[in-house]
Amino acid sequence: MTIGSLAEATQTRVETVRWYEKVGLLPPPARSSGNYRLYGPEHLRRLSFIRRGRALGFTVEQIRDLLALADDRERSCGEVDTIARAHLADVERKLADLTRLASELREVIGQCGCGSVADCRIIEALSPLGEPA
Amino acid sequence: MTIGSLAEATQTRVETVRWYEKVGLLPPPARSSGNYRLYGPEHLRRLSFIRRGRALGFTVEQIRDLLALADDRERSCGEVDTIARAHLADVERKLADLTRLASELREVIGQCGCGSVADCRIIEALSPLGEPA
DNA sequence: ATGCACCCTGTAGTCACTACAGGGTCAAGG
DNA sequence: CCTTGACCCTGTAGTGACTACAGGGTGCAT
Repeated sequence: MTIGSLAEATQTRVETVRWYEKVGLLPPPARSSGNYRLYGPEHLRRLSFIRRGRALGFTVEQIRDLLALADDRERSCGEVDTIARAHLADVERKLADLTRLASELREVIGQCGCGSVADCRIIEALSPLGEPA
Repeated sequence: MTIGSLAEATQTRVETVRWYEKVGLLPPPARSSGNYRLYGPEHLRRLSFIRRGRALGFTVEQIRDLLALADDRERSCGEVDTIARAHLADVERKLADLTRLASELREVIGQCGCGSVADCRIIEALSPLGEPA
């Protein structure tokens, strides 16, 4: 399996696959006579794991930890749970922030009568000291 | 007003104020005899505008556009409205993504019995091909 | 033999800052 | 007058997670 097929199979860019190798998430594969990377099913599994983790919003560092835990099958699952719960808490905080943001934006936009900038409520809402800059 | 007081008044780091100047959001202020930056109320207004915009999630580029529009008080407010609506659409898309993410995470976490990694549902959920890497 | 798609390494760019390193300035206290 | 310490200056490099080349090599079909 060349890097191109692996990338296609996992919906990843070729450059990103090489980058995962560089930062140590993906082990260096064997090379062909022409120095092409040759991947096996193990690599496909590992890269799929990484991509799924990224899609769920885990950082690369968190995925590195999860991979290390997953490789040690005897270990208790508690640390995995801790990482996942911390991430969920993070996501929920961002969600709250964005929700507040959206409602502020909606309020600001609703007030715009679309006259001249001098009377624009959006510009005013952005100018906490009263006057636009 | 020195850069320190301006930064404090706007809840901004000193380095960030200098950075806004470098990228052209904040005009270069007068200098003291000892080469310190000296700011007036105009700068305070403009920096407040920038910070409020950032707090509402506008990109620096969007704020640059908004500032240019705000400086031209005769112009119609339509472009301001367009930028704000585009941004709101962006925020709402992110919100939907995060909502989906959070529910996926909650489901994954709920299934973890916290036994050994070999049986961990979280690791399994991250391994789309069945087996953990 | 030649075109073309694919692969290689290495570097620089993205965004919005943040963090120094290595110095200069200024006001207060001794 | 001298020192201490808080503040300021410029310039460069680092963050996260890639992305985008530049400049070259490989492999296969025509």
